[in-house]
Amino acid sequence: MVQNFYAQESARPRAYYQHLQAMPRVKEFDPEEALDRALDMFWRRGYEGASLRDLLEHMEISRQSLYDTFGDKRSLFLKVLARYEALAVEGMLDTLTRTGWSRPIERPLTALVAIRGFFELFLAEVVLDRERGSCLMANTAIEVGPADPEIQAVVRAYFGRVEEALHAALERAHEAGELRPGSEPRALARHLVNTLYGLGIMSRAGAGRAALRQMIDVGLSVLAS
Amino acid sequence: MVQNFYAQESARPRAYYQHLQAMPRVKEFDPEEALDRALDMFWRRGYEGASLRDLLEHMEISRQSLYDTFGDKRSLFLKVLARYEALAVEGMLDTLTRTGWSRPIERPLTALVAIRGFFELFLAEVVLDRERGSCLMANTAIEVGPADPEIQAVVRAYFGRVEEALHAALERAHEAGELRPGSEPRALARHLVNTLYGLGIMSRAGAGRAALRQMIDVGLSVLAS
DNA sequence: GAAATTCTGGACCACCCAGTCAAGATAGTG
DNA sequence: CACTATCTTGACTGGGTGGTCCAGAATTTC
Repeated sequence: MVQNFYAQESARPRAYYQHLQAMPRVKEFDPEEALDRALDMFWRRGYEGASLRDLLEHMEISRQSLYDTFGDKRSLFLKVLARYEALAVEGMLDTLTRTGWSRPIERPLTALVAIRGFFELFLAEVVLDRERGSCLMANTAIEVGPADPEIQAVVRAYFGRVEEALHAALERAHEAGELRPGSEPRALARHLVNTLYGLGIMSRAGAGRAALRQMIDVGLSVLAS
Repeated sequence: MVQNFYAQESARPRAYYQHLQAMPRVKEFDPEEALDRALDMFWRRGYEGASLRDLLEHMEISRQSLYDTFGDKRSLFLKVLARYEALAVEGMLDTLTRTGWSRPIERPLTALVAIRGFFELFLAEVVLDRERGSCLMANTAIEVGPADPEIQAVVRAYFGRVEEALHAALERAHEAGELRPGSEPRALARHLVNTLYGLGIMSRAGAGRAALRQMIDVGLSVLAS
């Protein structure tokens, strides 16, 4: 999967050229970095809103380097979504599973504390960079909506993975007796996903840091026992 | 305000023509209905996504009837947003202030019950018509984002009014002793707004009716005493 | 050196966009 | 009837869109 991720040409293993008398010129730009720059552009302006010119300018590659490497705009966007999912899910699992002892302050990181830290992190990112507005997947869910089933499936899968990550953390909290008695981790996980992505909209709608924190506080108050 | 809402020409009172020897032909389409159809189009496809052709086709008026009556695309969109705000806020206040006695089932409608009914109504609409995806204002908040300050201000004001409506209902519930002791209606109102618009995204992201109802249940569970 | 491949840059395409204009039909008044 | 203003229809403009193609320079091997 990894070797077919970019265009066919650049995915050819070195051995492919062994029967030739000459080696081709190698790629000069880093496809991953270019993809990250495209990600940033799509994040800020949306799929339709990011024009080819915008993308090329921001990715700092030439027109057919893009077409050679990533295919057309839609393929590029799908690759961007895949990369976003990989990065975001990795980051989420990273903060959500960080239990044990925190070194600087020396106190136990329970699953509940990890969840709160997760929301704090989200808050910091969202407030810091309002232009991008929460989450590329949420933006995409609203922008392309039901018009493109394939993209919608990607978005759907992503939200499923987010719910699963939160659900796993809640299950751990549940087993440790941190949750209110009678809690259902599945329902709570869905509630947290809802709260999380509500925050993105509220931020874009102009809510300030204090208001967002209030929302997090109330939203998480259903967990504590 | 009402008489200047549409274009100047059609806002002229009948007396304006009295010095003329002839009366002009009257408008054949209903501007309000046309506006509602434009609203539907923008709701489904977004501002950029709804092309002039789409709008004209759906509004069933000619090209310059549109330009004569509503101005350019952006003006039309602003009028649509104003109409949406009027309709939505009216409807919200309608269901949120419906306290007293419900006739068919003969039981007291407390503020809390009214709030729950409000969310149920939202759920029904969202599930029924997933294409439009929750709320035009939420869609707009994400799509145009910080690119257009004027539109952003409209969106911001709208969310403020929603929060106020919920806050008023929560204040009434608070005075009636329906809320959990120590509750802050302001924080709860913000939480409810967050929950509400989160539902819109979750719906577009593929959440089913059952999952959405779970989110509502958990989200509202912070209110009950 | 030759060969192979990528790079850059610009030219080009057909298409869609929002917006404008003109012409003629239509309807309401006197 | 004449007059007025709106209606509908269609053509048109200027510009942006995604996408393709080509020529020449650059780079890496044999």
